[in-house]
Amino acid sequence: MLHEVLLERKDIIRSRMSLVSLYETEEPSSEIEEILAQFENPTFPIEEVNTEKEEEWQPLERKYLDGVNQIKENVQEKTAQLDKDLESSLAHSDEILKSHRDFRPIDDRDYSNIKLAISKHFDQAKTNLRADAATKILMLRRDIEQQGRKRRNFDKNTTDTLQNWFHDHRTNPYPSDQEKADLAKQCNIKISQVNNWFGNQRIRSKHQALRIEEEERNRLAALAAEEAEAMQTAIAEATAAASSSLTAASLINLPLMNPSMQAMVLPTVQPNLVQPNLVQPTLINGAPGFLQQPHYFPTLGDNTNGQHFYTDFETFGLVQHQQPDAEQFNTINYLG
DNA sequence: ACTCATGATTTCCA
DNA sequence: TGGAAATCATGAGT
Repeated sequence: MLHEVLLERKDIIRSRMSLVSLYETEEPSSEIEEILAQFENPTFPIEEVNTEKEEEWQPLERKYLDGVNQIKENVQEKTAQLDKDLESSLAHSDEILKSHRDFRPIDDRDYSNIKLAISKHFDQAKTNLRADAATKILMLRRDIEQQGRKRRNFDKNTTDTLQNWFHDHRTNPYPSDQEKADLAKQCNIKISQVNNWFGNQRIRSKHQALRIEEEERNRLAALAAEEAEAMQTAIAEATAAASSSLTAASLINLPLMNPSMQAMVLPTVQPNLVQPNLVQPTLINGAPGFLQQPHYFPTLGDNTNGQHFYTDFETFGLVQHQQPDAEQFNTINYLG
């Protein structure tokens, strides 16, 4: 984890500020001085601070200012120390040269050469000190930025790159460490962000697949229900039609069925008490007459109960699954 | 203002 | 420790 962070920081520094090369140069760099201008005029690394609630940013801003100040004091302290050391080194070199006068001739060139060499050495030390401070400031700014930044969506290039990789490896969308590093570099995001993205992407594409599957199931279920309802309607209509076309006389000769079934679908034909001269329904086979249930039972002929069953699967488009044998049918509770 | 997308964080597990 | 899953918080479109 720490390693990852360091790697990322190194990348940032290299790509954004090319600080690494600054270390290699012998000369004081204007870039370093630019960064160290923060000492005199610290600028908070987050722009939103001006447009949003002050309280929200204050602690973070305080942290940044304190951090910069600490770096500044450290530089000043060490610079002062270097200056003191320079003085004493120069004084010491004077002493040495003077002592050398006893062995060899010493002229002004000797003095200026050694002073130049010593000064150069201390200048380099100071340059390194300032480069070091500049690095610390950049890191501080990055930390602050990290802590204060609200979530930003990745740009299109980034999401495209990640998306392409994901799609190309959709059978096994698990990038290796090396591939994660490559993607991070390519997308200019952190390795941890690559990890987040793939974590999110994997779980979310999985959920999406499940959702689509479920929607398909629901669609088919709805379709089946719709068909069932249409069938019910057709049955009801056909029943009504059959009922209205039947004459009272024809009712008499209709075969009998289970009375409770009749109650469910059609009213029992009762003797007409108001107009007793009308033909009264009679008893057939000793049972009260009633209209035949829609024909969704198979023909069994005489079912041994003296009742006759009709078939009319074709009428309602029903599929006859199986032909129950008489014994089975007699024991079926077909209403319930 | 609502709602969904999306990046980040947290929690749990092998 | 890496990944799955749940959850949080913000971005962005309406």
